Amino acid sequence: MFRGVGRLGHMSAQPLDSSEHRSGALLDHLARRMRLRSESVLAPLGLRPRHLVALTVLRAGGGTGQQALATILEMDSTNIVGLLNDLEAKQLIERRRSPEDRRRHVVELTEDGAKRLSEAECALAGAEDEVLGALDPAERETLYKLLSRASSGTAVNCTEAICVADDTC
Amino acid sequence: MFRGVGRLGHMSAQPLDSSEHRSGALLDHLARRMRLRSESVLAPLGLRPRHLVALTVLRAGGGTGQQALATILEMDSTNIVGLLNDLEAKQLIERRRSPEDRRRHVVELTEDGAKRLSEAECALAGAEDEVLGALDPAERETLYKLLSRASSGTAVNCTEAICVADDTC
DNA sequence: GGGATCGTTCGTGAAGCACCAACTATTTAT
DNA sequence: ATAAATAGTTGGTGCTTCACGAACGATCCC
Repeated sequence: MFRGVGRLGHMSAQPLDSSEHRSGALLDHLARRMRLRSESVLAPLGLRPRHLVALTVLRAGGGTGQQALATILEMDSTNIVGLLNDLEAKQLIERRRSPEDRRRHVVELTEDGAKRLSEAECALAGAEDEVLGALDPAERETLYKLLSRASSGTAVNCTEAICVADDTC
Repeated sequence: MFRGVGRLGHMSAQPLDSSEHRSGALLDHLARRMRLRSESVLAPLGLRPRHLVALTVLRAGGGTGQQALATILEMDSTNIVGLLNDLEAKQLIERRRSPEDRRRHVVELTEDGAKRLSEAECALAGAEDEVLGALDPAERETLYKLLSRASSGTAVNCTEAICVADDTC
């Protein structure tokens, strides 16, 4: 029965009844379930879920200043500092002063950081199996791609032109 | 574009490069972004993101006891009480004693609850547009379906047989 | 009757996070 | 050159969420 649903991904013409299909709550729900499991899995690696989010964002679009990072992660700049301090202390990221604007700290993933991130992701396979158990591998990949696009999409938007359109609906 | 990926439901053969495509961090990231917006949007309705999660879960699989609900939401039972108190005070849910086991409080969405949930979801359209702006309507519907299946799937799993496998990697 | 279970209430403590204030270094505008 | 604005940092404060423990009444099961 799921097989049929697994085929989704090609509908585009239909007006759809999707008017009320808001993903927000589900996103919240699944993120929570995932985070709870991630914490225990990540602890041995000296990481917390929030660190992983930052590393993931940095891998996707590194070389940003901390301000931009604060915008992307939607965290207060003062809290970003602590977060990056953690990661820099573990040599997972580097803060280099930007040559063009020496006030800026350009944040980038180190080799160690990329490696650790991969390790962490591997270690999270079990957690993901529990939370996304109802989805087969292909569907999980689809999910990953959608989330990834959604994330980088808004990220790019906010990195350069800092959230111009706020009231577009 | 996703067509190809979606079709190779025969795992086990292809090694794939998807080994490190863990959605956890992205899920976390997007959920946060969504939640931040949701809070302000939901406030006029007297709801919080967490309430919406509970209502959504109840709509998907109502008629559960609070213990089961605690398992699904992975919250402490004592905190569930307060959450349900809020919702019951607003007449969005009902607690009825189960006839078979009179200790049990069977929780169910009221009509008002379903209506309010719909209103909230409608009100969240703007927030979703901001967060999922990079996805077209069809993709958002796909995302919704995947999240929905993942959510209900694990819910069923965890309600009866409580999460056995922990260290599978 | 005794033990277990469901729901409830209260309290405690840790963690996340937004916010303010002050400071340095640097850029930009006048 | 001086003033104003910006990026980052540090420290502190307070609110909210949340997990956890203790105790209780009601109910089920043996």
